[in-house]
Parts: sequence; structure tokens; C-alpha cells
Amino acid sequence: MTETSNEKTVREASKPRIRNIAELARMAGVSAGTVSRALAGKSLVNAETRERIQAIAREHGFRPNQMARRLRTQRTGVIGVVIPLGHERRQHISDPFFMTLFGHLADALTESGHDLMLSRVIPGDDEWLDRIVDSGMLDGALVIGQSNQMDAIERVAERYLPMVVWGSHRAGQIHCTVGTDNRLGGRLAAQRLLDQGKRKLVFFGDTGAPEIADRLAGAQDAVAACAGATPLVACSTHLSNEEIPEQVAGHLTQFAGQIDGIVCASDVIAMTTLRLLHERGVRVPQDVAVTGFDDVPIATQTVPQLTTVRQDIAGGARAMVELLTQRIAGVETPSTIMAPELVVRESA
Amino acid sequence: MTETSNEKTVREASKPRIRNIAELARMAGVSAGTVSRALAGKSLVNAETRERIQAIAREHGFRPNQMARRLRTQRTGVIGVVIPLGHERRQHISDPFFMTLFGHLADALTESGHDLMLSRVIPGDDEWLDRIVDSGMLDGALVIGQSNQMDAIERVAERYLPMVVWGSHRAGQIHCTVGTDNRLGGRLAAQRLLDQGKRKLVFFGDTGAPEIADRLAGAQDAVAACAGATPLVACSTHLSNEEIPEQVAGHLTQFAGQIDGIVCASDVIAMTTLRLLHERGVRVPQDVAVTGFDDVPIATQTVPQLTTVRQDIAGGARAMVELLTQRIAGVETPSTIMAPELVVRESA
DNA sequence: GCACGCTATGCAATGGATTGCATCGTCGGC
DNA sequence: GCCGACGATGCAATCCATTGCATAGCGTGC
Repeated sequence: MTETSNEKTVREASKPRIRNIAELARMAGVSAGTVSRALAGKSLVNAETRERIQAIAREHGFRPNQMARRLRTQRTGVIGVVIPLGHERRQHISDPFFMTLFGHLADALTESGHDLMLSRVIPGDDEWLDRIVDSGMLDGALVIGQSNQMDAIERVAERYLPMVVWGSHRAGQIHCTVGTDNRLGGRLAAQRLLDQGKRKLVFFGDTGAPEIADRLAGAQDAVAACAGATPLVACSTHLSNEEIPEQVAGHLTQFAGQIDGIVCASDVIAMTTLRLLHERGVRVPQDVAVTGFDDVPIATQTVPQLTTVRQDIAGGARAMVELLTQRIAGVETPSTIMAPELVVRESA
Repeated sequence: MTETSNEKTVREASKPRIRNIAELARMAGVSAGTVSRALAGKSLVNAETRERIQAIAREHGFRPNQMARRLRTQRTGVIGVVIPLGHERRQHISDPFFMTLFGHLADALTESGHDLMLSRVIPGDDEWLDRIVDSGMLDGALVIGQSNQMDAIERVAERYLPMVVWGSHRAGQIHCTVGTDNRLGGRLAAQRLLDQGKRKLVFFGDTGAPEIADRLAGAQDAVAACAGATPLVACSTHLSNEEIPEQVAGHLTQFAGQIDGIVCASDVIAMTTLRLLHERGVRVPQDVAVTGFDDVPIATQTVPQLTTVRQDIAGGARAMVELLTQRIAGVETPSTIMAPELVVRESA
């Protein structure tokens, strides 16, 4: 039954299917080597022969087996994009920042002729990244976010060159990162609130990830430098979509009436914060001003529109691919740190 | 220079690297075949020998070359996820619906032990899908959205069994789809507006994609069945994030004061609509009620929260993977159509 | 007319794991 | 003490495209 329906479906193309290069060679009356060269468009083959071979291939819809090709050439053309979900299992599915970066990476990789293989990992042991880079499937790896896996990443970087990581750069680290100056970004956000006359600020974010910790540090820098400002309070707020509303609501209740500015570690947190403030009848930005971080597309669609710190996600994606290409070629590239930019809209 | 830094980096592991199974076999004093069996955990090998071989492999961080394995076994364990960007080049990068589905697919595939290879294609010719499925890299393909590429998909489905498509099912079509009953969904949305006493409805969406066309048809069904309701007007609104605000703004200006309900083809369109209505001082839902479609996570974060038609995205993703698994095994599975569900929140 | 060079093509090794079949040794049964 | 059986392992074919080297054929220059 199974086989029947299978065969019925498989065999219906107009021309008999060509299985491999040798078969095509027989049909064309040449050797397999010549077919290989002809299909690769090499100039070593007579133009006429090449055309003939390509015509047959086209007619029968033949395409050389990629596995064999890759085994032989030792290059796969595949780049692994790895998302370590260190603490937040569900974070990235709906996280617009990650998805935006991912989309741009897909664009940049496609343009440079690479395929993209996605691995979402819940790091169980400390070998998860080793397994990926040693699979023999990849020409290189792009890691999105360090999560709490700095050690595992660092260890692999010691021996595996073609890897670029989105995240924070710490002094002395081996692995190559692309990322924003998060500390400066955090400072810009807090400074904006201070400039608007706000003095009682809180920070919403999960400082388990190094990027977020940097943003908090930057915000603290700004607040500490401002006479009359209450010391910045950090409220742990995870990045998972399910948890944000509850946690933010808790914070807002706790600090009701005692704060006038909120530095959010991401636009997603900010968006929820805006909605919950609205439900409580708090006016934004008059009563409480709010800043986001990332400047993802939805930041322009919130009510009120979000004042946020922009990361150049598209540029970062291009940089990651460019650096990776160099590393695949054997060049030991340095990290790239991009400047954040304050985008003033309505919420602060 | 390049080579130097490369060598320096490559050679730093504690143990000398094992290149292939034969080398490991020599070290263990057995044949390559035995090593292969031992690493695969097969019972044909003596338990003691197996342990010894595995120990050596672990110690040296050896993992068998996947290319060779796949070439030999003719199975790759890789599923291609294909996103045809028929008309809207930028749509999917930021489209939360797509990203949510994609995330769930990634989960489901990972759980079933598959790797995920992403292909974003701008269909240039009518061979784009052939190229993907004939690459010899994939055990199967999942196509997200039919876009305007029904013909290309249908043609490939005639000869290529292991493919499942997210989208609409049309009578007589060959390819296997998983999707929501979009017509019913459209009807539910419009009916909700009618039930709230709205009588002058418009539809925002791009009917170039079959799913959207179905939603419109469903909405029209409901409106046509309602005595006293003005015929539904369809306003073309593309799904790309850059175009939505402009187009929606145009529609709102055009119909200012003449409408009291908007059926949006997606939550993203609805979200922008909510913001623009707010800017114009139009109260939602009192003056104009708005419905979305999809029920993506951000639908709960809008102001006011979005009344929308829920698609079971997670369930759909699981269904796609399940069907694909069967098709890989040679079973000709039928399409799955899921029931939509109206989720009433605040906007209608 | 011969030697040399160039182009087009064939030949065969190569990449690395998998697996059916053959083989060897050992143990149990009678 | 011999034979059959079974467990463990080796051998070699196989998957399929790529590519360095060899060669055949033709043309040209002297």
C-alpha cells in the first residue's frame, strides 16, 4: 500500500530520471569527469559539448548530488545559525529582536551564496556547541546571543575559527562578537529620561545575559552622574513573552506612584509596560516616561510610539556575515562594536 | 599570515585530532566497520569493545563526518523550510505570524531529530522549488505560505511526495496543506462586528495570497447574510511592514466617518490600524471596531487588546511535521484543515 | 616532415562512513 | 571428540561528484 502510492507518485515525470553523473555521461557519450566539468561551467570543456550536456541535464531535471559534492570538496556552503536558549526556553520564538536579526542574517547569507541551517539549543551539557561545529556539516557558525553560555562559547572559540557571535565583547575574550555598545545605549536611555526631568527611575530587565547587564550598568552611570536622582532600581524581568506581563505588573504595583521613568531592557518589555500603564490610567510620558531598546519594527506601532535605543540590526547582520567569511578564509578578525542611537518618539 | 594564524588557532586541543573512522580504528586496534557499529551503538559489537571505542572518541572529541554518512545512507535528516516571497520581499522578516510558525516548526523538527535548513526565495523563474527539492540535501520540505506560487508548488507535488505546505486547500489540489479554514475565520470576524451592531464594514488585506482571499470571502458571506449591512469593501493592504502604515492611513482617510468596523487580514495590519485610529481620535471599539487574524503574541499587548481570529499555530506546526514524517515514509497523506476560533478582547 | 604545444577528454584516486557477507573462534550438545 | 550455532569482527563494495594527471588528436612553426 505504502509502496504502491509511493511509486505511483514518484514516477510521473515526463523523462526518465537521471540518477547520477555517470548515467548522464553515458547518455551524452562522454565520461563522468567531463560531465562534472560541464555542469560546473568550466572552460576546460568544449563549448559545444558543454551545451549538449547541460541541455540533457535541464531536460531531465538533473542536479548533481550535493552530499557527494560536499564530501569531496570538504566545503558545504552551509552556515549554522545557533540560538542558545540558556535560561529562557520560549524567549526567542516570539522575540521580535531575534527574529529581525535572524531575517537579516538569512538575507545576508543568501546573498553571499550560503545556505542556512538553524539550530535552537537548550544547552543541557557543555558540549552542545562542540557537537554543532564538529558535525562536519558547516563551513561556519553564527551564534545569536551569548545567553549564559559564555564559557562554552569561549572554549569552542579556542579551537574553532569560523564562528561569530552576536553579543557583548568582554576584555580579553577570544571569540569574535558583533554587537552594540550596550553600556552606552543604557546610558542614552536613562539620560533621555533625566533630560525630561525624570528623577525616580527603575530598570526592567533580566541581567543574567551580559548584554542586559551592560545596559543596566550604563543606565546606572547616567543616574549616578545626575544630582538629585534617586539611585536606579533594577527589577528582574525575563524576556519570555509569557512572563513579562505578570512580572511587569508586579513591578508597577510595587512602585505605583513612586517612579516617573522606566528604562526597559528591550522594546518588547517596553511595549507591555506601555499597555499596563495605560490600563492603570497612568499617562505616558507625562506621569511616567518609558524607553525601549532595539528599535524593532513594532516600536513605531505602539501607543504612544516608543522612544528607544536603536541597534543597527541589518548592519550588524551584514557585519557578522562579512566577518565570518573572512574567518572561513582563515583570518582572525577582531570584534565589532556598533554605536547605539537614541530614537526619540513619544513615550519619553 | 593567514595560514599562520589559522594553524595557530586550529592546533590547540589537548589531544591530537582524529580525522576519520579509520584512524580511530587503528588506535583501537579494530577495523573501521567495527568502529562505525560501535559509534552507532549497535548491539553487534562486543560491549567492552564498544565502550573502549566510544571512550577514545569522546576523549579526542571525534564525531563521524556527517557528509559521508549521509552520502552513504541517502538520508540527510535535514528538512528544508521554504518561504516563497512571491510578491512581498520584506514581508516575512518582521511578520510575527510567520516567525511564530517558524519557531514552532523549529521546535517540532528539533524534537523529532531533524535539522532545519532555511531557504528564503524570491521566485524568479518557475524552477525555484525544483532546485530546492532536487538539491539532494533534504529528506523533505515544508513550505510556508503559498504566496502566488500555487502552480510551481503543484507541479513539484506531482512528483515529490515529502512536502507539506502551510496555506489554503483548494478542491482537487495535489499538494498536502495544513491550514486554517480561512473562510470560516473571515466569517467569524465579520460576524463579530455585525453582532456588535456594526453595519458599515471594510476589509484590509492583500487578496493576492489565497489565504487572504478566503478570509475576505468569508467576511463577505457574513455581511451578505446580514440585512441592513452595507456591502463589504475590500481595501488592498500589503503585508510588508513598511507599506502597511501608509496604505492603512490612505484607507482611513478615504473612509473617514463612513465606516464602523474593520476586518483586518492579519494582526499586524490590525495593530497599525489601531494606532492610526488612535492618532485620528477615533475610539475603538465605540466608533470603529477592529478585528485581527492569527492571534499572535503581540495581539494581547496592543491598546486596546485585539479581538482576533485565532489560528492554532503550534498545533499546525506539529501537524506539518507529523504529516511530513509520514510522507517521508511514503504515505500519501491528506490535507489538514483546522478550525479557527474567535478570541474576544477589547477591540471589537 | 617532425617536434612541440594546446585543447578536449578519459582515467582513476579520493573523500569517509555504512553494511551485507564472509570468516574465525568458541562453546554447548550429544 | 566432532559438529552446528552463535557472537564478534574483518573485508570490500557502495554512495557520487571532483580533480590531478595522462593521453589523444590536431594544428603550427621551422
